[in-house]
Amino acid sequence: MIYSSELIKGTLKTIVLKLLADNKKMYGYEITQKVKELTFDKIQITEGALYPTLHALESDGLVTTETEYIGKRVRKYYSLSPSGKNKTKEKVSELADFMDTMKFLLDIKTKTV
Amino acid sequence: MIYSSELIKGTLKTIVLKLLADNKKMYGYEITQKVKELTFDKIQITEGALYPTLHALESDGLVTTETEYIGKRVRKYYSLSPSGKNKTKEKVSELADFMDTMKFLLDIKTKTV
DNA sequence: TCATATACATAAGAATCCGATGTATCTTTG
DNA sequence: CAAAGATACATCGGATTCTTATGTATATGA
Repeated sequence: MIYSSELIKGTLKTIVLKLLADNKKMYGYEITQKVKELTFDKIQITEGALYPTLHALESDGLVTTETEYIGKRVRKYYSLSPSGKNKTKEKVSELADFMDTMKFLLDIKTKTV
Repeated sequence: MIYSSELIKGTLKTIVLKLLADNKKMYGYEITQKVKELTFDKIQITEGALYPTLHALESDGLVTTETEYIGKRVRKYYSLSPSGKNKTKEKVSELADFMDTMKFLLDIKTKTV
């Protein structure tokens, strides 16, 4: 089972930031594979979604990049900047809070007419 | 604190379906107020988001409508159709599953280099 | 050698939500 | 009793975000 794409919307940026917080530095392709692995294939980040997101994080100053060559192939590593670390904390706690709220909404049986 | 709007994306339809499942019939304005109340103002559904969503649910055959007049003012009630009830179960369990996955992603400290 | 994996990137289009605007009625309060 | 605020519907332009497709190129395994 793969989650319907609407669910990913709005959480992708937070997922990426969190992964970078836990792994110091990662490159794009690695991120897609890591998410796939950690979620047992339930979340598959497409490249068309990931790269624009990474570029946006960079232009917002939340991540810095360094390019490496593996043989002749380029690899672009991303790391959190100091402001990126703060942003990650905010985003993660907001999402955690949101999920608690959603859980409450989904479990509730209100017949409070 | 109000959640950043990106988070709502993808969950709105499920929230609405779940509310209708728990409350038999509701009208648009009532839904916005109920969500606001149940989430202690953290989720505020705008009308510009809600009404198109309700119309989409209707044209997908997931809800049926009945119009009532309160004095001279129109009130449009929405109820789940049989297929809407099935869809609600699917959507709710998918979202619950997704939240578990996200919780796992957010809590994890992977330094599995 | 040919398919698959690795690795980057962009771009058109779809989907979804926000904010603004519009219309109208009802209720509360100074 | 007038004005403000709440109730109640609706639409629309614009922004954001993701999908799908496409493009380029190298590396690896069968």
